Amino acid sequence: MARGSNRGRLVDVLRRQGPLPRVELARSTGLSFPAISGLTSRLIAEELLCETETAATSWSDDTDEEDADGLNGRRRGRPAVLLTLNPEFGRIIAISVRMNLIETLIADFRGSGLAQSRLALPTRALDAGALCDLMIAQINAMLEATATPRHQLLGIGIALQGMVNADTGRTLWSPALSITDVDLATPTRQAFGVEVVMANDAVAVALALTAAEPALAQGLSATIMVGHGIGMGVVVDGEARWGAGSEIGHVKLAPDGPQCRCGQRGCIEAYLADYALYRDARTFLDLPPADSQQPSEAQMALLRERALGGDPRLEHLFQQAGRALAEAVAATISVLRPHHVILAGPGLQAFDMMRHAYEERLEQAVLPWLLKSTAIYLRPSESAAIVDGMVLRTLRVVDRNHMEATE
Amino acid sequence: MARGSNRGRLVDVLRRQGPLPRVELARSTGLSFPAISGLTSRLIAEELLCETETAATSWSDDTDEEDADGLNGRRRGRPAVLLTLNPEFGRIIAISVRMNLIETLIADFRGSGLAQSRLALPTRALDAGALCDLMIAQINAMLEATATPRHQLLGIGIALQGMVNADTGRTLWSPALSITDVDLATPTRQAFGVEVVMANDAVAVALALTAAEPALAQGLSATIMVGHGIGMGVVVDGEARWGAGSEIGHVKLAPDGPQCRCGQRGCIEAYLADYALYRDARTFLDLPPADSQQPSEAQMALLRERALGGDPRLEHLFQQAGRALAEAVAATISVLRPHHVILAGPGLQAFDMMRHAYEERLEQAVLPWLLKSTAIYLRPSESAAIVDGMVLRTLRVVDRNHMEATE
DNA sequence: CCTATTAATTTCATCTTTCGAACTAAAGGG
DNA sequence: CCCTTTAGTTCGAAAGATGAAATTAATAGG
Repeated sequence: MARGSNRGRLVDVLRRQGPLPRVELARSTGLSFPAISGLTSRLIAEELLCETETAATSWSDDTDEEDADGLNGRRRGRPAVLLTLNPEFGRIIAISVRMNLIETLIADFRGSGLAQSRLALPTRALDAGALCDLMIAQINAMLEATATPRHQLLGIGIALQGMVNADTGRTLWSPALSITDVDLATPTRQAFGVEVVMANDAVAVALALTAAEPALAQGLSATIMVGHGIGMGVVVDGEARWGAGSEIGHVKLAPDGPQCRCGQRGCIEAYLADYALYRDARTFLDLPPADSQQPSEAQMALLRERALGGDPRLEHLFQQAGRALAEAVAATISVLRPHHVILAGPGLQAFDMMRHAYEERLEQAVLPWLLKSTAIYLRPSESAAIVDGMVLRTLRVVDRNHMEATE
Repeated sequence: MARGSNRGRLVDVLRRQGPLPRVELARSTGLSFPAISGLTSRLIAEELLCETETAATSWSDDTDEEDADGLNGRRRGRPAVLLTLNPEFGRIIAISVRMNLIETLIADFRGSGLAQSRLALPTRALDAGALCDLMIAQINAMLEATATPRHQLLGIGIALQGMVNADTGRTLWSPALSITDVDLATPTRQAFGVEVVMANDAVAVALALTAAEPALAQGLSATIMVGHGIGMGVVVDGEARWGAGSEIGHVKLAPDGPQCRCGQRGCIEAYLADYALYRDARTFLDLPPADSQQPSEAQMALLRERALGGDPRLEHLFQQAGRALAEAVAATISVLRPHHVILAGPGLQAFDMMRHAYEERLEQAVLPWLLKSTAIYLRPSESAAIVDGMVLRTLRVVDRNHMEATE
């Protein structure tokens, strides 16, 4: 019962570090060769792992590690056999629910996407039942499209723009929905009989981005997502600590600042989120009205274009947004002291217009030595990062459950 | 190499949950009876554990756990034999370095204090060498006072008011010292040949307070310490995550606010720390000058007394401090979403004078549902909490090292 | 083409840890 | 006194990990 956790560690190493030969697995896990040999052969028999065909070449390409080892395509001795998670072991579905859009992705056990769909519809018009039915229909459509039998489905992940209770998994509030405090996981779990994982969308993006760059997967990284709202996800050593994400968008900058969606005033979000920028711009510019308080991507693009045109009022608006972003980064650094801060999301497409005020304020707002010891990255990631990250998170949970079940 | 971690888990359970019978250890660790039996008998042979004499009575007293079990002093069957960490296994020294005070505590392996000393001296006049010499002298004095032979000393913990680099253990800056970026751990480690653990003082207090109440040891708790400066320590499931603590005291409330010690303006600390309150009060009140920018406890008591006298300018000052405290709590809750927030430190002795503004601002500054789901505790702990917490942290490290060494 | 060299992986005997089942120990209750 | 209850131990058996040595598969060099 309390032993055999090495299987799990082995799978975890493979999950993080991609295809590896057994030698490398022994090094990474600290286990002996015979132990690795035994474990892998059993995992291969279970069809959880498989050996990849083209071995040495792809390894020396992928691995740009410490010492000059894989310089030449082939070294002297017996070539290593690369092991990977068997993509055929099962499949995972990730769903991203956000303003007027439900995105679904089906991925294999290795995390590669097989098919996806984007369903645009007025999400705020849905009640809890309708939303669940819609998600179930989307999942079924994905299963059908990829000819996936029901028993191959291992888990479902739902990334939600909004606030999720970390302990219960309940959805507390979402700008994309008119319903509050609902349990979206349980109906889905009952419909398919598999694990359903809930997470905040910023957490999902944080996972996708940190997994994409090995440097970011080490230490504490905070990913601030700027878009319809302002979210943050914390990843420690490649693992999402709090599935619930952080509400940094609702840190207050001024007690009597602009109105925020949350009902309070002066939140960072009320300066920086796209709905706030668009709303404020419309008070002095002729712009088409936004659908249900939410400007579309095209509308935001139009706004940026106008700002580039040199309207001083718009420039001022984006400078204020830059200051708000700096405050968000400052609060994150001061409270968390992360090794890495990643700025992500569609809102960063306007970063050049915010940059000056952002940099100026950041220097005032963070202790210089603390700022110096924090690396800040700009990753204006595409929207698929949400479902990608959610696939990763769901796979981790599925891995863990499977290891516990098999003991 | 990769096995035998169960010894460690067993010791950890005993460290957290005090004296327990073997049955309970089996339940807590998930191991079988024979496994526990074997492990404990070996640990007893190593003198790391010991059986306590008075068994059943003290257990049913200490354990107010789930179901009605230990209601009556003695139950039916064979009485349980309680196991504890053997206090004689070795000793630990914890040192707290803060403004004009070096406090030292020597504790046994169970964490009970045996002797302590408080050395008042102008710490800012010390250079790195003098400080290390002083600490070494204090340690030697403690060893002598308790007749502790050198080989009995297992570890040393140094809690420092100020900023510590989590990765290297170097002291970056401390208000108590005029030196910056020094390594205090290595000279001490070399002098005694044992592990030296560095931590921020707020982290130490956080550990002491969360260990004292079982409810706080679960989930994520953030301890905000208000005193000479504003610090914060994060404890996750009873374990200090970042030894370095958080710099929440330097989150900015106003770009052109009052001058802070750190060189910047408008930090939370510049409104709330006792040096800031005293400094501002002296601009309109006749108060004795503070030693090296640091008011003494007596001076702060005098300040509070005057404020109670009804001076409206002083009242206003404390109300502003209350608002700053609310902003600190708000930022902590928004960024971390902790289960518990603990307010601690000598600065809270004036909490009643801050309360009104604090509560008012807190409601404006945090999302109502988030505030509702966070428990906030007031713990104006005495100064000994720093060394107490540092003993706990050092013991954890010593435990872990010992388990790895013994394998 | 053959053989030495190199490196990855497996085989084998051994050791440690853990577990299930049966057993002993110490109390209370009838 | 014997039964019941609860705590803890003893004893093979089984699982899991290890080091040393063997095996395998490739390259380099003659």
